[in-house]
Amino acid sequence: MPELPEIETIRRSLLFLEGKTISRVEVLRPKSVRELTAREFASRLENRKILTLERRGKYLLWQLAGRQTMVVHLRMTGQLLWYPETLPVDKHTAAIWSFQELRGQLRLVDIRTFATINLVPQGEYQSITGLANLSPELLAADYPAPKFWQKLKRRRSPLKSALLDQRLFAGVGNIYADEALFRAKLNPLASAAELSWQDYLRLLAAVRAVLTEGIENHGTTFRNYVDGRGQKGGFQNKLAVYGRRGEACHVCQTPIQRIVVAGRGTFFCPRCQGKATA
DNA sequence: ATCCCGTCCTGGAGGC
DNA sequence: TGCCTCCAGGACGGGA
Repeated sequence: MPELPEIETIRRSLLFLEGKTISRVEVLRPKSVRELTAREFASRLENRKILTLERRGKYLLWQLAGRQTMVVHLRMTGQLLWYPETLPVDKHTAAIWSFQELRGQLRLVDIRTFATINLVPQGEYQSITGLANLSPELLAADYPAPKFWQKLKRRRSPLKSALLDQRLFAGVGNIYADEALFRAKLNPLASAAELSWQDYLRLLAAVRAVLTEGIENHGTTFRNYVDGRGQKGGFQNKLAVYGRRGEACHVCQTPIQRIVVAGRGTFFCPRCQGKATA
């Protein structure tokens, strides 16, 4: 499940495509391309130069010549991978991009087929609801913390649910949400509405810390995540709670618990993070 | 405005 | 060994 650190790692691993010109696009799974037909998508991309590869939350934004943006979201199992063109095409491949200057191909491979691709005029993201409503970048120095504390306080849902809301915490997903709550010593079921300014600052610092460390460790490979060159991440070895049900908390040795919050598996230390009361 | 739930989808795990 | 069921979950849309 790629989250912000994994998407950022993929972005960095594919920066060599900046300045290259797309020569050919093959869409093997038309449903992955939103708004446009496969044919129209391909024809609009062919002979178009990639200027920059950017990231917003969990979205990859390919800024193209002619003020066009190709927006890719990998959802659960999507992989953007650079392959030798001679390698047989995996049956889960949704799209293939070839380039004028390079041997090899960029392929979107996606077992569960949730990944999406949009091609829109630069800056016109209204049709991509999630991107249009995304919070500012959490790692940006000017993230408006007081404004988002106010937003958080209007919610009656548990903290864990709020952390997964991309309108509040762009790029946070299930793994980093649990890790951040552990570091901030906050219970996943605690009410977002009752979070003090001090608690919120501690949570924000913890979110930023886990995202930054996730990037430094090239992401978390829990299932099938790899970067654009096929490299696995390293942060799975540093997880404090996620996936550690029944194992000892690194701080107090209490067994880590797993509960379900907002339909998501949620791991926490019942001692370090307080009692799990609804 | 917020919240909860169903939906999309396939592979892997666990049960018998 | 093999079949069946269940689960994983990011984000969106609909209904409360």
